[in-house]
Amino acid sequence: MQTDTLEKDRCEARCIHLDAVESARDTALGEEEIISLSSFFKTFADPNRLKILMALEKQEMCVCDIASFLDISESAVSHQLRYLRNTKLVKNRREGTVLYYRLVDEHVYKIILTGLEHVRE
Amino acid sequence: MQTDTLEKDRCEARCIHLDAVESARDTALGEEEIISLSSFFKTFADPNRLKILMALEKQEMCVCDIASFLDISESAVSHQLRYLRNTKLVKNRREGTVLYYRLVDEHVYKIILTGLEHVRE
DNA sequence: GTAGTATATGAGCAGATATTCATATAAGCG
DNA sequence: CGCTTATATGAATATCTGCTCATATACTAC
Repeated sequence: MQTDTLEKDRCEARCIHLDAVESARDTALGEEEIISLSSFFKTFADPNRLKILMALEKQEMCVCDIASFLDISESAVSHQLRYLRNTKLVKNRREGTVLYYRLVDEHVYKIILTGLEHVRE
Repeated sequence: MQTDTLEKDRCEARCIHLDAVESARDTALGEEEIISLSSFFKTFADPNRLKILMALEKQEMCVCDIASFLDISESAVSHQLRYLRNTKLVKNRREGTVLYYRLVDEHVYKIILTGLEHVRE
């Protein structure tokens, strides 16, 4: 692959602390895991998704409840719920035509609280 | 404000569980805090920012070190470092023309590890 | 002062993202 | 079966984000 050569060239030409760069490379996570991790955090990076997750910690809610709570369209809610379903953070149960959503586990909420602690200093 | 009226109208017309909606409203964080929190998580939602933060946990690094490590331009690194400076996650010290960046505190890394635990199941 | 190096920054652009709108599915009821 | 309700989904769109490129700043050495 040509990237390696280019990388090396630039490193020899420019980087000041080769030991630091190599140490960083050695201890770094694999690309795949980094993608998973950043994607995971991306879930919490949207205000509406965050509000949904925090609301579902208190009680299960159906789509139109959430739409009313967030004051956005039910379609928008449904799109976000699909996102949260795909990332395995929420699941639902059906009762007639109504789908009730809830958190998959408590772990998710713990992560939000950890972030909240930091924001509040 | 007109929003309240609209909100109420829709709620009366559509939402099924008024108690759940009101409970969610009562316990919800303020809009400002939600924005802060989601912005905070957004920091970790980008692969390159995540890599930078994890690398800086091990040792301080200058801009061109990070550029070499990530294999992206120094300008791109500088933009991301500005982002991380603005969000108070990194700081730097100057030595001549070289700026050495490091994490502001350990807390940041703890949050990353908490996320990593979840990703690894 | 000038030249060179390391980093910062603004404008512009390509790709990602969240919403809206129109339509589709799925379940209940007559 | 058709009709209604609750939700899902695809396409289009407007906004946001991260990068590139050109230029600016800050420091050092001369």
